[in-house]
Amino acid sequence: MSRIASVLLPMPLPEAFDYAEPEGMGLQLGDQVSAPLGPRLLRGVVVGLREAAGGNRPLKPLEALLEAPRLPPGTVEFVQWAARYSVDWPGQPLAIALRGARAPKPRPMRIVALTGAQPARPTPARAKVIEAAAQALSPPDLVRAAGVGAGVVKGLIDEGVLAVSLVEAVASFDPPDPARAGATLNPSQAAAADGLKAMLAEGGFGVALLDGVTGSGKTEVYLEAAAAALAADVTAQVLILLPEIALTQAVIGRVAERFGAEPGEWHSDVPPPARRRVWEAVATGRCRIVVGARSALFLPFANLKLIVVDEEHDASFKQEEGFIYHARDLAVARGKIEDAAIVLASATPSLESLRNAEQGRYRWLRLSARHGAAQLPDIELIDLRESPPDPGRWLSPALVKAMGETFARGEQTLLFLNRRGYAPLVLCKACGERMTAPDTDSWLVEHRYSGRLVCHLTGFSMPKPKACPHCGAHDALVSIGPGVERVEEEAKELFPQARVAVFSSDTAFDAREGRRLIEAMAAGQIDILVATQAAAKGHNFPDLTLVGVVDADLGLRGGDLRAAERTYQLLAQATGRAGRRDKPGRALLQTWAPEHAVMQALAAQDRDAFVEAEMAERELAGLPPFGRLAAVVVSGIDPAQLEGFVQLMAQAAPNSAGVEVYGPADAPLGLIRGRRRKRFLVRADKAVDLSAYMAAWRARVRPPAAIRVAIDIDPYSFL
DNA sequence: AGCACGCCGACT
DNA sequence: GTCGGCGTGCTC
Repeated sequence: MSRIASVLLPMPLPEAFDYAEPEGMGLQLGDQVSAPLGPRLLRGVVVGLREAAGGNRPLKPLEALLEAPRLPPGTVEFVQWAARYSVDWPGQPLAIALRGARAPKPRPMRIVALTGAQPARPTPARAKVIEAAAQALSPPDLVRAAGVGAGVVKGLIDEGVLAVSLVEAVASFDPPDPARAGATLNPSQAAAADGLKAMLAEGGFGVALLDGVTGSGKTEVYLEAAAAALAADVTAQVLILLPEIALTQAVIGRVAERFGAEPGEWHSDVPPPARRRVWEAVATGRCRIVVGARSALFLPFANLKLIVVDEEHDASFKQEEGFIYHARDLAVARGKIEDAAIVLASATPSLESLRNAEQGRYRWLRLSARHGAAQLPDIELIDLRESPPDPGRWLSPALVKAMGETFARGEQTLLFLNRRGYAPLVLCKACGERMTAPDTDSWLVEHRYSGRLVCHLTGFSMPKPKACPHCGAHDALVSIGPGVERVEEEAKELFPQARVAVFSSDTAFDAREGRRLIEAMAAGQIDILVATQAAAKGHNFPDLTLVGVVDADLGLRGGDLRAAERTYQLLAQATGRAGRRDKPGRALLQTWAPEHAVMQALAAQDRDAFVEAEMAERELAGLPPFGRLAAVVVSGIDPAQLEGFVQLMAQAAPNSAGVEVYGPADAPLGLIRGRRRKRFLVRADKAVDLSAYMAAWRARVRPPAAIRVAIDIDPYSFL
């Protein structure tokens, strides 16, 4: 009796494809196989096995069973669940899950070993090498171990005393030792750690919100939870998710220190061979701790017991391109599938998580005391209507005065502005033309460092033209609004003796350069740092005593559902930077709307007041966390065809209780890369299965090939 | 995603 | 007459 294997392929196909299992292949669920698709062979995963019933259409046989770790059942289930939740093809999340399996193998390592032959001319240096060569080392390592010149080893190899051989690089991950001494916890930390350990001791799925102000020591607390999980089960695995690659190094260091073993590192900057090594070690259970960015959630964990989502409020957890998902939400789902515990950690938890904690669905562990008794900074609002900057300037007299005093004391200032580049808009004062990217409505941002105009949406860039491309007028292009580069210029003019630097993804585009700037700031080699949000997280600057937020209103504009929340979080993080040790810090927020509830709550340092006000507004409108949202972006080249299809879609929207469909409207950026975009917004009651609704809607229409339909469940960006 | 199949313009 | 443009559709 022969069998049929259902195989999921990492392709945008609607379902798993059936293949005949060749005689004697002995397939099991989760096996990686090579499957023919049209003229090609693809790596796929077996997700179903059944006996062949007679009379079916002939199926192609599978090409081969691949020699690679099997995907554990939880990973297969998670991939399928994620596709259904996100209303996308299962091949999309599968492609993410197989990213490490498809990476090239690490190159074999060169190892030198003694052959037994004696050197013709024994020397002291040669004796040291022969002694050190008792261990299997690579040639450079042997040189280092013996403390001799490279020529000595080379000479012994040439003479035949040492032989070089190639060995497969094994995925060796030292087992973590949870019994090593952890950090000394203060009473508040100890109570929170006990709460997490109690959840782990109960076993199974559970979620805890670890809620503590900046500097309260959340990392030490969740590392104790990790220790408890690792100690309870010698095969248990722990995943620590971070919102940004830049933060992984610091946490890897903390993990290595706590457990005496390097964790696996997983994010897009990890080179493919290293990725393959981590992937296989995770699948086989040899790697027990992973520190990574959101895609680490799709790793093939053999026995996942704990997921920590650090900075859980961070919008970077939302993947906006390709397969659209929110890593925090999917982490909770994966925890449910794997029967694992989840810890969500933040100084400014998302309203979604706070609501779950308030309702008792999550354990709520609050860390109160600040570690090391640092004081919270004073927060003051600067009313820009009363104390406006000079024309063409962005720093108000009140902020400049505070910066001067800080500099005079030899202390540091951090200026925040969440806008990259020099100016967000360049326009022609002769004809009023705004510089935009070709086929796009978005403004070109001026970058003075590179002398170019850059589209932050499409990546398009061009040299700044001498004359207006529209009317040809010379010297008529003016830069409108501030970016970090422009604020840096202003700070340098105001304080010529000060050391001023900029931190943004343009100036610190790789992790090393970013770390160098952060270290320089920490060492007091920078007096004034102008930064985008990138520097707001996880760093410790002891001499920083003044934080200035150049445009605190930035996030409050523009009708974005989460704007107030984001502003609040950014400001709480940013002001949390000031005065970390014994020096009192100050935070000055420049605002045009000091009476706004967010500004008032911030100035009063009253998180509960902010949360209460914002929750009330959301509840009234039925918005998250009291309701659910989905967005549909429909794009096409031909405006008439797009308009026709969008009308068809509007009519096809299923009528369902507790669901409202708004649109079609022009998407906020109506034109990107030559494609016109229209958008629907769907609001649903909490109890509605929004994924099912969206899937049903999509199934009712068949878009022409030239039209693309993208569904975004729980959208964050409204662009 | 590839890759083939299919109907309309400028060429050896 | 044909080579080839990329719009449309299929892959178990």
